[in-house]
Amino acid sequence: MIERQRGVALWRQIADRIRSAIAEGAYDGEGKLPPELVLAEGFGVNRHTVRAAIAALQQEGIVQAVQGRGTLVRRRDKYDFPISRRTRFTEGLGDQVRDIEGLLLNAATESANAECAKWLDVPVGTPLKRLEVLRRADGRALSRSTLWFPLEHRTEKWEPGFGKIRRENNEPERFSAIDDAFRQTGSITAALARCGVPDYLRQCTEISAVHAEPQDVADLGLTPGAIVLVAKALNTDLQSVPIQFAVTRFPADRVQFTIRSDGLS
Amino acid sequence: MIERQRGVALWRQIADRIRSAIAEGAYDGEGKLPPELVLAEGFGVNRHTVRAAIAALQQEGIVQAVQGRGTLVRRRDKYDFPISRRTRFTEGLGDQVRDIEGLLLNAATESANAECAKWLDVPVGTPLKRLEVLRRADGRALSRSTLWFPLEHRTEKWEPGFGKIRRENNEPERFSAIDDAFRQTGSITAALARCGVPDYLRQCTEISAVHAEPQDVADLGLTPGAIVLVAKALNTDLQSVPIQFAVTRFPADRVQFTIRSDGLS
DNA sequence: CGCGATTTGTTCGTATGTATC
DNA sequence: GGATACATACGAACAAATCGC
Repeated sequence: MIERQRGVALWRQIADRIRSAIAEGAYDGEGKLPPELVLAEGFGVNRHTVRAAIAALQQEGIVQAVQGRGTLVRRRDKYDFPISRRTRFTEGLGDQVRDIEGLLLNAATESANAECAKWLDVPVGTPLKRLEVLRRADGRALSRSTLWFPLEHRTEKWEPGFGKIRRENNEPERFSAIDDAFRQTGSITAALARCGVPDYLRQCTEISAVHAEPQDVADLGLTPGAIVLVAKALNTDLQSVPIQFAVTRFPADRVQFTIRSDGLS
Repeated sequence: MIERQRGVALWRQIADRIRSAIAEGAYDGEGKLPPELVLAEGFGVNRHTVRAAIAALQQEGIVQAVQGRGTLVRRRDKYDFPISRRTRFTEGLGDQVRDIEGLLLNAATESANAECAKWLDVPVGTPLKRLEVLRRADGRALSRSTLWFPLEHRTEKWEPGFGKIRRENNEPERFSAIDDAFRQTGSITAALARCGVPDYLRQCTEISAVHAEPQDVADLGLTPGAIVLVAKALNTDLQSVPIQFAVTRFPADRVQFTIRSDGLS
Protein backbone atom coordinates (compact mmCIF):
# COMPACT_ATOMS: atom_id res chain seq x y z
CA MET A 1 0.00 0.00 0.00
CA ILE A 2 1.43 3.34 -1.04
CA GLU A 3 0.67 6.59 0.69
CA ARG A 4 -0.97 9.50 -1.04
CA GLN A 5 1.01 12.68 -0.79
CA ARG A 6 0.56 16.11 -2.21
CA GLY A 7 2.92 17.47 -4.79
CA VAL A 8 4.35 14.19 -6.08
CA ALA A 9 2.38 12.08 -8.52
CA LEU A 10 1.54 8.55 -7.41
CA TRP A 11 2.95 7.01 -10.58
CA ARG A 12 6.28 8.68 -9.91
CA GLN A 13 6.49 7.30 -6.39
CA ILE A 14 5.63 3.86 -7.69
CA ALA A 15 8.25 4.18 -10.42
CA ASP A 16 10.82 5.05 -7.76
CA ARG A 17 9.89 2.05 -5.67
CA ILE A 18 10.04 -0.35 -8.60
CA ARG A 19 13.37 1.11 -9.70
CA SER A 20 14.79 0.52 -6.23
CA ALA A 21 13.43 -3.00 -6.12
CA ILE A 22 15.08 -3.76 -9.45
CA ALA A 23 18.37 -2.28 -8.25
CA GLU A 24 18.20 -4.53 -5.18
CA GLY A 25 17.74 -7.55 -7.41
CA ALA A 26 14.19 -8.28 -6.29
CA TYR A 27 13.18 -9.60 -9.72
CA ASP A 28 16.41 -11.35 -10.66
CA GLY A 29 14.75 -14.74 -10.49
CA GLU A 30 11.80 -14.11 -12.77
CA GLY A 31 13.52 -11.59 -14.99
CA LYS A 32 10.32 -9.63 -15.25
CA LEU A 33 7.95 -7.58 -13.15
CA PRO A 34 4.73 -9.01 -11.70
CA PRO A 35 1.65 -8.37 -13.89
CA GLU A 36 0.29 -4.83 -13.82
CA LEU A 37 -2.82 -5.95 -11.97
CA VAL A 38 -0.77 -7.62 -9.24
CA LEU A 39 1.42 -4.55 -8.84
CA ALA A 40 -1.64 -2.31 -8.79
CA GLU A 41 -3.21 -4.40 -6.06
CA GLY A 42 0.06 -4.46 -4.16
CA PHE A 43 0.38 -0.69 -4.20
CA GLY A 44 -3.33 -0.19 -3.73
CA VAL A 45 -3.77 1.84 -6.92
CA ASN A 46 -5.41 1.57 -10.30
CA ARG A 47 -3.74 -0.37 -13.07
CA HIS A 48 -3.42 2.83 -15.12
CA THR A 49 -1.30 4.36 -12.41
CA VAL A 50 1.07 1.40 -12.45
CA ARG A 51 1.13 1.64 -16.23
CA ALA A 52 2.20 5.27 -16.00
CA ALA A 53 5.05 4.25 -13.68
CA ILE A 54 6.13 1.44 -16.00
CA ALA A 55 5.98 3.80 -18.98
CA ALA A 56 8.40 6.10 -17.17
CA LEU A 57 10.76 3.23 -16.36
CA GLN A 58 10.54 2.07 -19.97
CA GLN A 59 11.52 5.60 -21.01
CA GLU A 60 14.57 5.24 -18.77
CA GLY A 61 15.41 1.95 -20.43
CA ILE A 62 15.18 0.01 -17.17
CA VAL A 63 12.30 -2.23 -18.23
CA GLN A 64 10.64 -3.26 -21.46
CA ALA A 65 6.95 -4.11 -21.64
CA VAL A 66 5.92 -6.70 -24.22
CA GLN A 67 2.30 -7.35 -24.98
CA GLY A 68 1.22 -10.79 -23.83
CA ARG A 69 4.58 -11.59 -22.23
CA GLY A 70 5.00 -9.16 -19.40
CA THR A 71 7.38 -6.38 -18.41
CA LEU A 72 10.98 -7.55 -18.74
CA VAL A 73 13.60 -5.99 -16.48
CA ARG A 74 16.99 -5.01 -17.75
CA ARG A 75 18.97 -5.32 -14.56
CA ARG A 76 21.81 -2.89 -14.40
CA ASP A 77 24.06 -3.00 -11.40
CA LYS A 78 25.22 0.06 -9.61
CA TYR A 79 28.78 1.09 -10.17
CA ASP A 80 30.81 1.14 -7.00
CA PHE A 81 33.05 4.14 -6.67
CA PRO A 82 35.77 3.55 -4.08
CA ILE A 83 37.07 6.51 -2.09
CA SER A 84 40.54 6.35 -0.61
CA ARG A 85 43.66 8.43 -0.29
CA ARG A 86 44.51 7.49 -3.84
CA THR A 87 41.10 7.90 -5.46
CA ARG A 88 41.31 7.89 -9.24
CA PHE A 89 38.19 8.06 -11.34
CA THR A 90 38.94 5.54 -14.07
CA GLU A 91 41.07 3.19 -12.01
CA GLY A 92 38.49 3.09 -9.25
CA LEU A 93 35.79 1.71 -11.51
CA GLY A 94 38.28 -0.84 -12.78
CA ASP A 95 36.65 -4.05 -13.94
CA GLN A 96 33.15 -2.66 -13.54
CA VAL A 97 33.18 -0.96 -16.93
CA ARG A 98 34.49 -2.00 -20.29
CA ASP A 99 34.59 1.45 -21.82
CA ILE A 100 34.89 4.78 -20.08
CA GLU A 101 35.18 8.22 -21.62
CA GLY A 102 35.64 11.74 -20.34
CA LEU A 103 34.21 14.65 -22.31
CA LEU A 104 35.29 18.22 -21.71
CA LEU A 105 32.08 20.23 -21.85
CA ASN A 106 33.54 23.57 -21.01
CA ALA A 107 36.69 25.28 -19.79
CA ALA A 108 37.26 28.79 -18.54
CA THR A 109 39.33 30.98 -16.27
CA GLU A 110 37.50 32.60 -13.39
CA SER A 111 37.98 34.09 -9.94
CA ALA A 112 37.66 31.97 -6.83
CA ASN A 113 34.35 32.30 -5.06
CA ALA A 114 34.03 31.80 -1.32
CA GLU A 115 33.61 28.03 -1.48
CA CYS A 116 36.48 27.37 -3.88
CA ALA A 117 38.69 29.71 -1.87
CA LYS A 118 37.93 27.83 1.34
CA TRP A 119 38.67 24.41 -0.11
CA LEU A 120 41.75 25.41 -2.08
CA ASP A 121 43.03 27.61 0.75
CA VAL A 122 43.53 30.64 -1.49
CA PRO A 123 42.18 34.18 -1.20
CA VAL A 124 38.80 34.92 -2.74
CA GLY A 125 39.34 36.24 -6.25
CA THR A 126 42.39 34.12 -7.00
CA PRO A 127 42.37 33.15 -10.68
CA LEU A 128 41.29 29.54 -11.20
CA LYS A 129 40.98 27.30 -14.20
CA ARG A 130 37.52 25.72 -14.30
CA LEU A 131 36.76 22.51 -16.20
CA GLU A 132 33.36 20.95 -16.74
CA VAL A 133 33.65 17.24 -17.37
CA LEU A 134 31.05 14.64 -18.29
CA ARG A 135 32.01 11.01 -17.79
CA ARG A 136 30.30 8.13 -19.54
CA ALA A 137 30.69 4.44 -18.76
CA ASP A 138 29.62 1.94 -21.39
CA GLY A 139 27.59 4.68 -23.04
CA ARG A 140 25.69 5.75 -19.95
CA ALA A 141 26.31 9.11 -18.33
CA LEU A 142 28.02 8.41 -15.02
CA SER A 143 28.94 11.79 -13.61
CA ARG A 144 29.26 15.47 -14.25
CA SER A 145 32.18 17.21 -12.57
CA THR A 146 33.19 20.80 -12.17
CA LEU A 147 36.88 21.05 -11.33
CA TRP A 148 38.87 24.09 -10.23
CA PHE A 149 42.65 24.36 -10.47
CA PRO A 150 44.56 27.27 -8.94
CA LEU A 151 46.47 29.02 -11.70
CA GLU A 152 49.09 30.43 -9.36
CA HIS A 153 51.16 27.56 -8.13
CA ARG A 154 52.36 28.00 -4.60
CA THR A 155 55.19 25.95 -3.19
CA GLU A 156 55.85 25.59 0.48
CA LYS A 157 58.96 26.94 2.10
CA TRP A 158 60.13 26.33 5.57
CA GLU A 159 60.96 29.52 7.43
CA PRO A 160 63.14 28.68 10.42
CA GLY A 161 62.77 32.12 11.87
CA PHE A 162 58.98 31.96 11.99
CA GLY A 163 58.81 28.30 12.85
CA LYS A 164 56.04 27.72 10.38
CA ILE A 165 55.46 27.02 6.74
CA ARG A 166 55.29 29.95 4.40
CA ARG A 167 54.01 29.77 0.90
CA GLU A 168 55.27 31.73 -2.05
CA ASN A 169 53.84 32.14 -5.48
CA ASN A 170 55.89 30.83 -8.32
CA GLU A 171 55.34 28.92 -11.52
CA PRO A 172 52.28 30.96 -12.39
CA GLU A 173 49.96 29.50 -14.99
CA ARG A 174 50.86 26.01 -13.88
CA PHE A 175 47.49 24.60 -14.97
CA SER A 176 46.71 27.03 -17.76
CA ALA A 177 46.88 24.26 -20.36
CA ILE A 178 45.14 21.56 -18.37
CA ASP A 179 42.01 21.85 -20.51
CA ASP A 180 43.97 20.90 -23.60
CA ALA A 181 45.72 18.14 -21.70
CA PHE A 182 42.37 16.73 -20.59
CA ARG A 183 40.89 17.05 -24.05
CA GLN A 184 43.71 14.93 -25.44
CA THR A 185 43.88 12.32 -22.72
CA GLY A 186 40.32 12.21 -21.36
CA SER A 187 41.80 11.72 -17.90
CA ILE A 188 42.44 14.09 -15.04
CA THR A 189 45.32 12.00 -13.78
CA ALA A 190 47.00 12.08 -17.17
CA ALA A 191 46.29 15.78 -17.64
CA LEU A 192 47.81 16.59 -14.25
CA ALA A 193 50.87 14.55 -15.13
CA ARG A 194 51.34 16.70 -18.25
CA CYS A 195 51.12 19.78 -16.05
CA GLY A 196 53.94 18.58 -13.84
CA VAL A 197 51.93 16.75 -11.18
CA PRO A 198 53.04 13.13 -11.40
CA ASP A 199 51.07 12.09 -8.34
CA TYR A 200 48.36 13.49 -6.11
CA LEU A 201 46.34 12.52 -3.07
CA ARG A 202 42.70 12.76 -2.07
CA GLN A 203 42.70 14.90 1.05
CA CYS A 204 39.02 15.17 1.86
CA THR A 205 35.67 14.13 0.41
CA GLU A 206 32.27 15.48 1.37
CA ILE A 207 29.19 13.55 0.30
CA SER A 208 25.60 14.75 0.24
CA ALA A 209 22.44 14.03 -1.74
CA VAL A 210 19.93 16.33 -3.45
CA HIS A 211 17.13 16.16 -5.96
CA ALA A 212 18.17 16.39 -9.61
CA GLU A 213 18.22 19.90 -11.02
CA PRO A 214 17.24 20.62 -14.63
CA GLN A 215 20.94 20.69 -15.48
CA ASP A 216 21.33 17.15 -14.11
CA VAL A 217 18.28 16.00 -16.01
CA ALA A 218 19.83 17.27 -19.21
CA ASP A 219 23.45 16.21 -18.68
CA LEU A 220 23.01 12.87 -16.94
CA GLY A 221 19.84 11.78 -18.69
CA LEU A 222 17.86 11.63 -15.47
CA THR A 223 14.19 11.92 -14.82
CA PRO A 224 13.04 14.94 -12.82
CA GLY A 225 12.79 14.04 -9.15
CA ALA A 226 15.68 11.60 -9.38
CA ILE A 227 18.39 11.66 -6.72
CA VAL A 228 21.87 13.03 -7.29
CA LEU A 229 24.84 12.18 -5.07
CA VAL A 230 27.13 15.18 -4.73
CA ALA A 231 30.79 14.62 -3.87
CA LYS A 232 33.01 17.60 -3.11
CA ALA A 233 36.64 16.61 -3.08
CA LEU A 234 40.02 18.17 -2.50
CA ASN A 235 43.13 16.76 -4.12
CA THR A 236 46.62 17.86 -3.10
CA ASP A 237 50.10 17.14 -4.33
CA LEU A 238 52.51 15.10 -2.24
CA GLN A 239 53.44 18.23 -0.28
CA SER A 240 49.77 18.69 0.73
CA VAL A 241 49.42 21.76 -1.47
CA PRO A 242 45.86 21.90 -2.86
CA ILE A 243 45.89 21.47 -6.61
CA GLN A 244 42.27 20.67 -7.38
CA PHE A 245 38.81 21.13 -5.94
CA ALA A 246 36.05 19.15 -7.64
CA VAL A 247 32.28 18.98 -7.30
CA THR A 248 30.98 15.83 -8.95
CA ARG A 249 27.34 14.91 -9.37
CA PHE A 250 26.45 11.21 -9.73
CA PRO A 251 23.05 9.64 -10.48
CA ALA A 252 22.22 7.88 -7.21
CA ASP A 253 20.56 4.98 -8.99
CA ARG A 254 23.75 4.13 -10.88
CA VAL A 255 26.47 4.84 -8.35
CA GLN A 256 27.35 4.16 -4.74
CA PHE A 257 30.47 4.96 -2.75
CA THR A 258 32.68 2.67 -0.73
CA ILE A 259 35.12 3.99 1.83
CA ARG A 260 37.62 1.39 2.95
CA SER A 261 39.32 2.60 6.09
CA ASP A 262 42.02 -0.06 6.11
CA GLY A 263 45.02 2.16 6.50
CA LEU A 264 43.36 5.22 7.98
CA SER A 265 44.79 6.63 11.17
CA MET B 1 13.08 30.13 -14.62
CA ILE B 2 11.94 26.69 -13.55
CA GLU B 3 11.15 23.90 -15.95
CA ARG B 4 7.84 22.14 -16.03
CA GLN B 5 8.26 18.47 -15.45
CA ARG B 6 5.81 15.63 -15.20
CA GLY B 7 5.11 13.83 -11.99
CA VAL B 8 6.27 16.49 -9.57
CA ALA B 9 4.15 19.53 -8.82
CA LEU B 10 5.74 22.90 -9.57
CA TRP B 11 5.23 24.12 -6.00
CA ARG B 12 7.12 21.10 -4.66
CA GLN B 13 10.06 21.68 -6.99
CA ILE B 14 10.16 25.30 -5.93
CA ALA B 15 10.00 24.28 -2.28
CA ASP B 16 12.95 21.94 -2.86
CA ARG B 17 14.96 24.70 -4.52
CA ILE B 18 14.24 27.21 -1.76
CA ARG B 19 15.08 24.60 0.88
CA SER B 20 18.43 23.93 -0.82
CA ALA B 21 19.14 27.65 -1.14
CA ILE B 22 18.47 28.11 2.58
CA ALA B 23 20.73 25.17 3.43
CA GLU B 24 23.49 26.75 1.34
CA GLY B 25 23.12 29.97 3.24
CA ALA B 26 21.82 32.03 0.34
CA TYR B 27 19.58 34.14 2.58
CA ASP B 28 21.89 34.41 5.58
CA GLY B 29 22.37 38.12 4.98
CA GLU B 30 18.74 39.20 4.81
CA GLY B 31 17.41 36.58 7.16
CA LYS B 32 14.28 36.29 5.07
CA LEU B 33 13.13 35.23 1.63
CA PRO B 34 12.57 37.73 -1.17
CA PRO B 35 8.94 38.86 -1.56
CA GLU B 36 6.62 36.31 -3.11
CA LEU B 37 6.23 38.36 -6.27
CA VAL B 38 10.00 38.53 -6.77
CA LEU B 39 10.33 34.78 -6.22
CA ALA B 40 7.43 34.13 -8.58
CA GLU B 41 9.04 36.21 -11.28
CA GLY B 42 12.40 34.57 -10.65
CA PHE B 43 10.98 31.11 -11.07
CA GLY B 44 8.67 32.20 -13.88
CA VAL B 45 5.52 31.04 -12.12
CA ASN B 46 2.41 32.50 -10.62
CA ARG B 47 2.50 33.96 -7.14
CA HIS B 48 0.00 31.35 -5.95
CA THR B 49 2.47 28.63 -6.84
CA VAL B 50 5.22 30.23 -4.77
CA ARG B 51 2.74 30.60 -1.92
CA ALA B 52 2.03 26.86 -2.04
CA ALA B 53 5.78 26.18 -1.85
CA ILE B 54 6.22 28.54 1.11
CA ALA B 55 3.24 26.99 2.87
CA ALA B 56 4.93 23.59 2.58
CA LEU B 57 8.22 24.96 3.95
CA GLN B 58 6.33 26.63 6.79
CA GLN B 59 4.76 23.26 7.54
CA GLU B 60 8.26 21.81 7.76
CA GLY B 61 9.25 24.60 10.13
CA ILE B 62 11.99 25.90 7.84
CA VAL B 63 10.47 29.34 7.25
CA GLN B 64 7.84 31.47 8.90
CA ALA B 65 5.71 33.89 6.90
CA VAL B 66 4.69 37.01 8.79
CA GLN B 67 2.16 39.40 7.30
CA GLY B 68 3.74 42.72 6.48
CA ARG B 69 7.26 41.60 7.38
CA GLY B 70 8.05 38.89 4.89
CA THR B 71 9.03 35.22 5.09
CA LEU B 72 11.64 34.68 7.81
CA VAL B 73 14.08 31.82 7.37
CA ARG B 74 15.13 29.59 10.20
CA ARG B 75 18.51 28.47 8.99
CA ARG B 76 19.41 25.01 10.14
CA ASP B 77 22.81 23.73 9.20
CA LYS B 78 23.44 20.25 8.02
CA TYR B 79 25.18 18.05 10.52
CA ASP B 80 28.50 16.82 9.24
CA PHE B 81 29.15 13.19 9.94
CA PRO B 82 32.85 12.38 9.63
CA ILE B 83 33.86 8.92 8.46
CA SER B 84 37.25 7.59 9.44
CA ARG B 85 38.87 4.48 10.80
CA ARG B 86 37.66 5.49 14.25
CA THR B 87 34.14 6.58 13.36
CA ARG B 88 31.99 7.02 16.48
CA PHE B 89 28.47 8.31 16.20
CA THR B 90 28.28 10.70 19.12
CA GLU B 91 31.91 11.79 19.12
CA GLY B 92 31.80 12.47 15.40
CA LEU B 93 29.05 15.04 15.73
CA GLY B 94 30.98 16.62 18.57
CA ASP B 95 30.32 20.33 18.93
CA GLN B 96 27.60 20.31 16.30
CA VAL B 97 24.93 19.18 18.76
CA ARG B 98 24.23 20.08 22.32
CA ASP B 99 22.06 17.10 23.12
CA ILE B 100 22.08 13.71 21.49
CA GLU B 101 20.07 10.65 22.44
CA GLY B 102 19.86 7.07 21.23
CA LEU B 103 16.57 5.21 21.51
CA LEU B 104 16.37 1.45 21.23
CA LEU B 105 13.28 0.83 19.13
CA ASN B 106 13.57 -2.91 18.93
CA ALA B 107 15.89 -5.82 19.64
CA ALA B 108 15.73 -9.42 18.56
CA THR B 109 17.74 -12.50 17.73
CA GLU B 110 17.59 -13.68 14.14
CA SER B 111 19.47 -15.70 11.55
CA ALA B 112 21.93 -14.03 9.21
CA ASN B 113 20.53 -13.34 5.75
CA ALA B 114 22.75 -13.26 2.68
CA GLU B 115 23.76 -9.62 3.05
CA CYS B 116 24.59 -9.76 6.76
CA ALA B 117 26.49 -13.00 6.21
CA LYS B 118 28.59 -11.40 3.48
CA TRP B 119 29.50 -8.35 5.53
CA LEU B 120 30.12 -10.16 8.79
CA ASP B 121 31.91 -13.04 7.06
CA VAL B 122 29.79 -15.71 8.72
CA PRO B 123 27.68 -18.51 7.19
CA VAL B 124 24.10 -17.72 6.27
CA GLY B 125 21.88 -18.66 9.19
CA THR B 126 24.36 -17.76 11.90
CA PRO B 127 22.47 -16.36 14.90
CA LEU B 128 22.73 -12.58 15.13
CA LYS B 129 21.53 -10.00 17.59
CA ARG B 130 19.61 -7.25 15.79
CA LEU B 131 19.14 -3.77 17.24
CA GLU B 132 16.98 -0.98 15.81
CA VAL B 133 18.20 2.40 16.98
CA LEU B 134 16.79 5.88 16.46
CA ARG B 135 19.11 8.78 17.11
CA ARG B 136 17.93 12.31 17.84
CA ALA B 137 20.05 15.43 17.94
CA ASP B 138 18.65 18.47 19.73
CA GLY B 139 15.20 16.94 19.42
CA ARG B 140 15.34 16.26 15.67
CA ALA B 141 15.50 12.72 14.34
CA LEU B 142 18.96 12.29 12.88
CA SER B 143 19.20 8.65 11.87
CA ARG B 144 17.65 5.24 12.10
CA SER B 145 20.07 2.33 12.31
CA THR B 146 19.71 -1.40 12.14
CA LEU B 147 22.71 -3.12 13.69
CA TRP B 148 23.64 -6.79 13.62
CA PHE B 149 26.06 -8.42 16.06
CA PRO B 150 27.25 -12.01 15.63
CA LEU B 151 26.30 -13.98 18.73
CA GLU B 152 29.03 -16.55 18.25
CA HIS B 153 32.31 -14.84 18.90
CA ARG B 154 35.12 -16.16 16.77
CA THR B 155 38.77 -15.53 17.54
CA GLU B 156 41.54 -15.95 15.04
CA LYS B 157 44.21 -18.56 15.42
CA TRP B 158 47.32 -18.93 13.42
CA GLU B 159 47.77 -22.43 12.06
CA PRO B 160 51.40 -22.87 11.04
CA GLY B 161 50.67 -26.13 9.30
CA PHE B 162 48.06 -24.58 6.99
CA GLY B 163 49.83 -21.27 6.62
CA LYS B 164 46.61 -19.35 7.05
CA ILE B 165 44.37 -17.95 9.67
CA ARG B 166 41.75 -20.24 11.11
CA ARG B 167 38.85 -19.12 13.17
CA GLU B 168 37.29 -21.00 16.01
CA ASN B 169 34.07 -20.40 17.83
CA ASN B 170 34.36 -19.57 21.47
CA GLU B 171 32.71 -17.21 23.92
CA PRO B 172 29.27 -17.82 22.51
CA GLU B 173 26.57 -15.28 23.35
CA ARG B 174 29.19 -12.55 23.48
CA PHE B 175 26.68 -9.87 22.51
CA SER B 176 23.54 -11.42 23.90
CA ALA B 177 23.09 -8.61 26.42
CA ILE B 178 24.07 -5.74 24.16
CA ASP B 179 20.48 -4.55 23.90
CA ASP B 180 20.32 -4.01 27.65
CA ALA B 181 23.72 -2.38 27.59
CA PHE B 182 22.58 0.03 24.88
CA ARG B 183 19.32 0.74 26.64
CA GLN B 184 21.25 1.80 29.71
CA THR B 185 23.99 3.80 28.03
CA GLY B 186 22.35 5.04 24.82
CA SER B 187 25.67 4.49 23.07
CA ILE B 188 26.96 1.68 20.91
CA THR B 189 30.54 2.36 21.92
CA ALA B 190 29.63 2.12 25.61
CA ALA B 191 27.47 -0.96 25.04
CA LEU B 192 30.29 -2.70 23.19
CA ALA B 193 32.67 -1.86 26.03
CA ARG B 194 30.32 -3.60 28.45
CA CYS B 195 30.35 -6.64 26.19
CA GLY B 196 34.11 -6.87 26.34
CA VAL B 197 35.00 -4.80 23.27
CA PRO B 198 37.00 -1.87 24.60
CA ASP B 199 37.86 -0.59 21.14
CA TYR B 200 36.76 -1.16 17.55
CA LEU B 201 37.55 0.09 14.06
CA ARG B 202 35.50 1.10 11.04
CA GLN B 203 36.58 -1.28 8.32
CA CYS B 204 34.38 -0.28 5.41
CA THR B 205 31.53 2.11 4.65
CA GLU B 206 29.22 2.02 1.66
CA ILE B 207 27.12 5.08 0.88
CA SER B 208 24.11 5.32 -1.40
CA ALA B 209 20.97 7.44 -1.66
CA VAL B 210 17.32 6.50 -2.14
CA HIS B 211 13.89 8.05 -1.83
CA ALA B 212 12.34 7.94 1.61
CA GLU B 213 10.20 4.89 2.28
CA PRO B 214 7.06 5.08 4.42
CA GLN B 215 9.11 3.76 7.33
CA ASP B 216 11.55 6.66 6.96
CA VAL B 217 8.70 9.14 6.74
CA ALA B 218 7.36 7.81 10.03
CA ASP B 219 10.62 7.36 11.94
CA LEU B 220 12.60 10.35 10.75
CA GLY B 221 9.71 12.75 10.35
CA LEU B 222 10.36 13.26 6.66
CA THR B 223 8.09 14.38 3.88
CA PRO B 224 7.33 11.71 1.28
CA GLY B 225 9.67 12.08 -1.67
CA ALA B 226 12.51 13.26 0.56
CA ILE B 227 15.99 11.81 0.11
CA VAL B 228 17.60 9.32 2.47
CA LEU B 229 21.34 8.69 2.64
CA VAL B 230 22.03 5.03 3.37
CA ALA B 231 25.33 4.06 4.99
CA LYS B 232 26.24 0.41 5.34
CA ALA B 233 29.19 -0.05 7.65
CA LEU B 234 31.34 -2.81 9.04
CA ASN B 235 33.08 -2.47 12.38
CA THR B 236 35.74 -4.91 13.55
CA ASP B 237 37.71 -5.38 16.71
CA LEU B 238 41.45 -4.68 16.79
CA GLN B 239 42.12 -8.16 15.41
CA SER B 240 39.98 -7.35 12.35
CA VAL B 241 37.25 -9.75 13.44
CA PRO B 242 33.85 -8.39 12.36
CA ILE B 243 31.76 -7.49 15.39
CA GLN B 244 29.04 -5.29 13.91
CA PHE B 245 27.30 -4.61 10.63
CA ALA B 246 25.06 -1.56 10.54
CA VAL B 247 22.68 -0.03 8.02
CA THR B 248 21.94 3.57 8.92
CA ARG B 249 19.48 5.84 7.16
CA PHE B 250 20.01 9.61 7.40
CA PRO B 251 17.77 12.42 6.14
CA ALA B 252 19.81 13.92 3.30
CA ASP B 253 18.65 17.44 4.09
CA ARG B 254 20.07 17.28 7.61
CA VAL B 255 23.24 15.25 7.18
CA GLN B 256 26.29 15.06 4.98
CA PHE B 257 29.39 12.89 5.20
CA THR B 258 33.02 13.89 5.24
CA ILE B 259 35.80 11.44 4.54
CA ARG B 260 39.19 12.74 5.52
CA SER B 261 41.86 10.60 3.93
CA ASP B 262 44.77 12.09 5.86
CA GLY B 263 46.38 8.92 7.11
CA LEU B 264 45.08 6.45 4.58
CA SER B 265 47.58 4.18 2.92
C1' DC C 1 -3.55 -26.40 -35.47
C1' DG C 2 -7.00 -24.18 -32.25
C1' DC C 3 -8.24 -22.86 -27.58
C1' DG C 4 -8.17 -20.60 -23.33
C1' DA C 5 -5.46 -18.28 -19.90
C1' DT C 6 -2.50 -14.61 -19.15
C1' DT C 7 -0.79 -10.14 -19.85
C1' DT C 8 -0.12 -5.75 -22.04
C1' DG C 9 -2.35 -1.98 -25.00
C1' DT C 10 -6.27 1.18 -25.88
C1' DT C 11 -10.44 3.85 -25.31
C1' DC C 12 -14.19 5.56 -23.24
C1' DG C 13 -16.02 8.47 -19.04
C1' DT C 14 -15.58 10.86 -14.49
C1' DA C 15 -13.57 13.14 -10.49
C1' DT C 16 -9.85 15.61 -8.33
C1' DG C 17 -5.49 18.24 -8.12
C1' DT C 18 -2.54 21.74 -10.14
C1' DA C 19 -1.51 26.23 -12.31
C1' DT C 20 -2.66 30.29 -14.74
C1' DC C 21 -5.09 34.51 -15.44
C1' DG D 1 -12.52 34.29 -5.59
C1' DG D 2 -13.97 32.42 -10.11
C1' DA D 3 -13.10 30.62 -14.76
C1' DT D 4 -10.23 27.88 -17.53
C1' DA D 5 -6.80 24.44 -19.12
C1' DC D 6 -4.12 20.58 -18.18
C1' DA D 7 -2.30 16.67 -15.44
C1' DT D 8 -3.43 13.01 -12.40
C1' DA D 9 -6.11 8.98 -10.83
C1' DC D 10 -9.89 5.78 -11.03
C1' DG D 11 -13.18 2.43 -13.17
C1' DA D 12 -14.90 -0.54 -16.81
C1' DA D 13 -14.58 -2.60 -20.95
C1' DC D 14 -12.42 -4.36 -24.99
C1' DA D 15 -8.44 -5.38 -28.27
C1' DA D 16 -4.07 -7.62 -29.25
C1' DA D 17 -0.06 -10.44 -28.37
C1' DT D 18 2.17 -14.51 -26.11
C1' DC D 19 2.29 -19.00 -24.11
C1' DG D 20 1.18 -23.76 -22.84
C1' DC D 21 -1.76 -27.48 -23.69
